[in-house]
Amino acid sequence: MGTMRPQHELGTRERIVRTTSRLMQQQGYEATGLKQISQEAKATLGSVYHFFPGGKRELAIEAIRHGDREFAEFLRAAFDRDDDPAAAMVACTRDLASGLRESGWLDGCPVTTTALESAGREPAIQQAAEEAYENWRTLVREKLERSGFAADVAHDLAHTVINLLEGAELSAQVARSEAPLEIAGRHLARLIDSYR
Amino acid sequence: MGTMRPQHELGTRERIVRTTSRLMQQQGYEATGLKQISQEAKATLGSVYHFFPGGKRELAIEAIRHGDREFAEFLRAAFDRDDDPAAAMVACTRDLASGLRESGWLDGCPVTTTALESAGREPAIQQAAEEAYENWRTLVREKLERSGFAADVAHDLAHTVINLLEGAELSAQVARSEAPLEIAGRHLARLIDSYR
DNA sequence: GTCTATAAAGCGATAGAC
DNA sequence: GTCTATCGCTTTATAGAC
Repeated sequence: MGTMRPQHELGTRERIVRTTSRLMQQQGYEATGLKQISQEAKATLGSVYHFFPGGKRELAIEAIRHGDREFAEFLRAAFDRDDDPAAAMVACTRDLASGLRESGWLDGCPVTTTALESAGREPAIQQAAEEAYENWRTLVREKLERSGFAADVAHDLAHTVINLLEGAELSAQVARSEAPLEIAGRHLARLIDSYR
Repeated sequence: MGTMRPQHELGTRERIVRTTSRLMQQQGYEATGLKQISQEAKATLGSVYHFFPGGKRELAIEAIRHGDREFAEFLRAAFDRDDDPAAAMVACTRDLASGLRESGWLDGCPVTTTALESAGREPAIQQAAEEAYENWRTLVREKLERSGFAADVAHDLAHTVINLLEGAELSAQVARSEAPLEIAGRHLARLIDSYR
């Protein structure tokens, strides 16, 4: 579980990764400069290149992996709280919506913006993003299989669960409204229940 | 309908807008420079600022509106071909998937990358993106209402249709696979049919 | 590991001739 | 409307002292 120590008690490397993840979540890859990262992480530019000699590209990959672990933990927690996968989906969308609103509609998916900016142009970053999506789909698929759904049904539902969460969160962020996520939760529950 | 004249027969202004739309679709807002736009549009930098004195921001808004009209036309055509909205959704996802593959997985949604990069930082661009999503939802909602669905059901389904198309296209682009869109088409048809 | 200085290149934007 | 030159600034990345 995340220890959630205050940022100034973390090691320099971890502080840089978390700051990069948050900045790329809010601004994307291209708009986030190494200078801003070093300033907000309270590290020097020399330290950034000391820990990440591959520069901005290597840093983006680590940031995406951090976001991957973060959202995976969010999914695991939701699945642990709710035995029923359909009910867990409704809870997920509710929590995503309130988190988004509480951040001033700034903190969307920590992976998607960078993934889209990198598609077709930064293969290593794109691959890290694809691994994140694949990890999240696996968590959903396993939850559905534990609940008795057939393997092929669970496989397809896992795709649609993650993809609709992505699309609804993006839509909620741009519209500054919780409605798209609330609706997505109800529709996901209905779709899952239709396979029982 | 789109006249699809070759680009060199278009006026300078239209050539700049279409080039910007394509470049921001593939690379996003931040990675697309005015120099690259002017070169690929076969216009000079002076012409770009002549037609768009607001600079890059104004150009991005026009590019998003162009993508808005483009995808709206795609949806209208699909709805005209298929009387049944569920069948139209399957056709939509199939066409989106093949178009994405044929572009070498480069041409995703012409609005989304720029929308995410601008969220919370470029209000005018974000608003143009929200207007595009709203237009697309309206087209879906009206199609469903014409097919006999109740207003509130059609309203919610329109959100989920657009949001799942967005999420599945993004997922297909990052994974370089048609599967997410194919699955999305089947699930959207099933969800729509569940309200009959 | 941390820090400063700086190189090399690119950016958005502007000026002004034609 | 088109074109070129250039300003002022920022960017990624590196060098080298400490």
